[in-house]
Amino acid sequence: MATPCSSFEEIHRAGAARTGKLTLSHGTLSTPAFMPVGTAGSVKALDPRDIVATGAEMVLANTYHLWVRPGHKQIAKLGGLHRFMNWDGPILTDSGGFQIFSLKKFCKVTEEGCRFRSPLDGEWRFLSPELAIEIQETLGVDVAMVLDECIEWPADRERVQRSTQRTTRWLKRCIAARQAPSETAVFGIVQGGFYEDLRVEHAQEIRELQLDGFAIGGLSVGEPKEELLRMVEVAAPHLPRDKPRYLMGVGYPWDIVEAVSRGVDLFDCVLPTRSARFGGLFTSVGRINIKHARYKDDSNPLDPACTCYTCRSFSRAYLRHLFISGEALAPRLLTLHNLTFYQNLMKRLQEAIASGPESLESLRKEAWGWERRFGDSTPC
RNA sequence: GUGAGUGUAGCUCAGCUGGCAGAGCAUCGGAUUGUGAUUCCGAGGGUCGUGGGUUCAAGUCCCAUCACUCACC
Repeated sequence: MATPCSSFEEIHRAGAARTGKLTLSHGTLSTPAFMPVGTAGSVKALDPRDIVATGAEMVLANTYHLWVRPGHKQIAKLGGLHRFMNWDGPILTDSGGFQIFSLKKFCKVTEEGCRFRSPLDGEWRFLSPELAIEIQETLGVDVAMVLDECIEWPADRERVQRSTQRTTRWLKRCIAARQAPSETAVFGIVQGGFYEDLRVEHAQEIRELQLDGFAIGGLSVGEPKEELLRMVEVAAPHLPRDKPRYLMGVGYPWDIVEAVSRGVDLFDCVLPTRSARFGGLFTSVGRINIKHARYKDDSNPLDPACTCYTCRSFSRAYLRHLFISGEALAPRLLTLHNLTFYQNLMKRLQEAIASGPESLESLRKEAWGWERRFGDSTPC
């Protein structure tokens, strides 16, 4: 049963893929959609006008980071996260579950929750499922994620089972902790490691709970490439059709195309933003590293098929110069391009799905060609 | 002209009482999947100014020479 703050409507289908409309407190977006990552309340190197220009309709921020600094109460005092970062559209916050994985060295998980040693002041801070929800509701975000434990790969079956069961208990505590009337929807997260039966079991178990959407988590943690799509393929069919499906932290453009083909609606990933800051660009002609000397005299745009401000205005040679010189303009222009590439991909996916399975199939083939290393391999 | 100092990787420099030539930056390549990320990993690159000498062994000690820098005439 959905709360009034969130609704999802499926519009077109092509095989397992689908387009839809997701309505949240701060607006409606078309799916499949990609959310740029703005961990600390900022999509690194961009301002909100830039984010809008890329075509993004929704952004992701992080509970853990905003809790540690500047603090959710401080943000609430300043009018909530939307006003604080001057973003009018929907915001989803990750719960801090991924930090249990990525900050493993600095935290200790118990049944009660997770103790983190803050890198800022060395203080221990305790994040419980209840607090994770409280923080996200205090921030006033559109979608809160339940606190889960993101498990490392590889992990033995017993460890995965124990962890996933605890994630379920935490999930129920998150639901119980919700404020009755709230502008914040809550999404659950499917875990289960890389065991197909555990994935299915967990999906079936939590689909019965009162949640506004369902995420597939615990993927892209170092596993072999094929494993990711295998788990998506296994879990997605067991999630309700009338709720959005969100694949957390994924991924490369070709991963997204494949996941959409398997029924996923929502994505986020640091790759386009981080990669841009390190000089790596996604283009219609493949991946480009702007540092390479081969672009020194290249007066062509980054991506001849792209209409973003960066590609309309500057040459590869200039962008390389900016990057090599450490100019602040470089990360901005490159991030602008990568996010535009991702948003255009989502638009094309929506159009392809609306046109039917053959269009989607041809887009899948094209996407595999963008990755040089895997350009010759057959899509799974 | 006199005195002193400095010459080692593209650049800035380490290299102790002799023991297989080093770092940072730069260059080149790779990684990055719910951001601890302006990050991480790797590679190429030097006849140690030049010529002699001492020594089993010299970037290192000695002599000569060249270049540059500074100070004083």
